[in-house]
Amino acid sequence: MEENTAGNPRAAKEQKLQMLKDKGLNPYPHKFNRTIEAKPLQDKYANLENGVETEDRVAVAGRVMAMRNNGMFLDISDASGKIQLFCHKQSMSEDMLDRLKMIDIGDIVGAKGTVRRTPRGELSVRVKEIEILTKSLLPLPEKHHGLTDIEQRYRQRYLDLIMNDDSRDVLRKRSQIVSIIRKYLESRGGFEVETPSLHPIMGGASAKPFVTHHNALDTDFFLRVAPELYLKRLVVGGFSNAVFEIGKNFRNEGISVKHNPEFTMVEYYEAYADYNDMMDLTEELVETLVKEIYGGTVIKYGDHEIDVSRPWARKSMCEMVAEETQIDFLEIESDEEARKAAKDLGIHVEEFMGWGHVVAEIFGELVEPKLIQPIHVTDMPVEVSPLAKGHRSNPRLVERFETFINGWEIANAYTELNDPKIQYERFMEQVKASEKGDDEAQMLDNDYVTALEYGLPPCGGWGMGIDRLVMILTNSSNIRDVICFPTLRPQKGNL
RNA sequence: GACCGCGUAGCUCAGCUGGUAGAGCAACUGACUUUUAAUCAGUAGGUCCGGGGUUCGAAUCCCCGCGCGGUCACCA
Repeated sequence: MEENTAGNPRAAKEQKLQMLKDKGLNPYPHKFNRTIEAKPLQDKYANLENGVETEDRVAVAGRVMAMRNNGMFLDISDASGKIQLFCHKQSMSEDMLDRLKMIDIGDIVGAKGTVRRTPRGELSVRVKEIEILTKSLLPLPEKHHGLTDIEQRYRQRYLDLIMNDDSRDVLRKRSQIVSIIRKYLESRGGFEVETPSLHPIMGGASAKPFVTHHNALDTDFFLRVAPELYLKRLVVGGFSNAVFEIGKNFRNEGISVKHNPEFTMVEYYEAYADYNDMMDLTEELVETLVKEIYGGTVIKYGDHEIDVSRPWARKSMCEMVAEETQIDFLEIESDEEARKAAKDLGIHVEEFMGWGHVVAEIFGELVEPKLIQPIHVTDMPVEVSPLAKGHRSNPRLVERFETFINGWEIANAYTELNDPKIQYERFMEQVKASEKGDDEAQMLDNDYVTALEYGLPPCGGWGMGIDRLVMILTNSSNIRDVICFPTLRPQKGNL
């Protein structure tokens, strides 16, 4: 090469690209007919003995991950695995050997030849023909350490996936998990639906929203924080006994190892079910997931071993708070007393918080982090559950539960509130709370109340955060590892 | 948002109390045709995140800024 391309990997590759073109070879051909992938090939010849040559012809394709002995040995990798290409000069024409010189690590190549196992035991394709299917212009990260720069791994996820098997595995498992959830909910009779992401009224969860603007309507919309109110409208419509939606929610809150501003939820509503049925559902689904993916019922997360085999513990929130603090909040009547009790425990509470908020706060601070093994925490205070139906045996509580695994809430469900008058009152309480300073209180949704006035059948509703579930099921410590393209600060110069 | 840490070659990383910028991989030239983190000889590659300051002299010390990570707070 006349031009000095030393030290400039890109220039060297550009030069080879030009060489290809000069020889009339397309660096980006349209099609290559491969006959087998790497893993099936490895499996098929698992019993081929060392040093044995076959006459079996195959065509394989993949990205060149390594080259040894002046291009005689190439490791190529496809989605299924790796296979070695053996490019011996006695098996290849001058033309083909010439092409070999234009191949770099990182290129996508296709090769045709015969199957053999080397004397040292590596299954290989003895290459007769090879061609570049996609010329790569940028160098891959260092082969031994791979790509470790955390920021670059998320910004350039494709590079992370090329280099790191673990990253591929996590995202594949995520896909598998979503698929199993979908099949399970369908098997219960659920119809999958898609409800709006642009909401004129924020509802369905306590959260800070993103606001956007529609030009033609000249109206602000909230990106949805939860699909709940729309899904229940569909149950009112008798659309199906059960509906579910798998989709993104958006919350304008902090980013952390457990929080991404957009995250994936599955919500499910089933007519004629209650929250007890939803607990059964949660257990059955999670147990199914772990069995199908790992074959057993025990998974490892960090230092913990988590056993998801049924049945799971079920305990009421007040009972658990009482066990932890020796205070039975069910015996405390007034908001002031409750706040005082919290302060005595060293828990910070705001003035707008009533009895229910205080109980939930204490639970969150003192009990939640300890809930490593799967457990359903039941019967939350009305005040923190404006969409849940009052408890059949205690008017201060609702029929709601949250499921905890590894100290994280992974599911939240209730017997749905279907009394329109009570729902209206609850909304008004939310409006009041908002005026008192609760910036996460929900808004009044009159049309939703109207829907209830037409009649929502008795109904169980259930939601689960997919991202955190995937974290637990893949032993991932950062939510970004389970999201293909996590939210990052935009890069300057790339806007 | 607060605190702590980090930012050096395409990648992974050294660089001590301030004294000429280093290695491995990748690239390039060559040797080698049964290697697999191939090996061997050689070449080239740097805005040491940016700006200011201290100093005879700054990758190194100080200040400001930017970016990233971790912990905490809000939250699922």
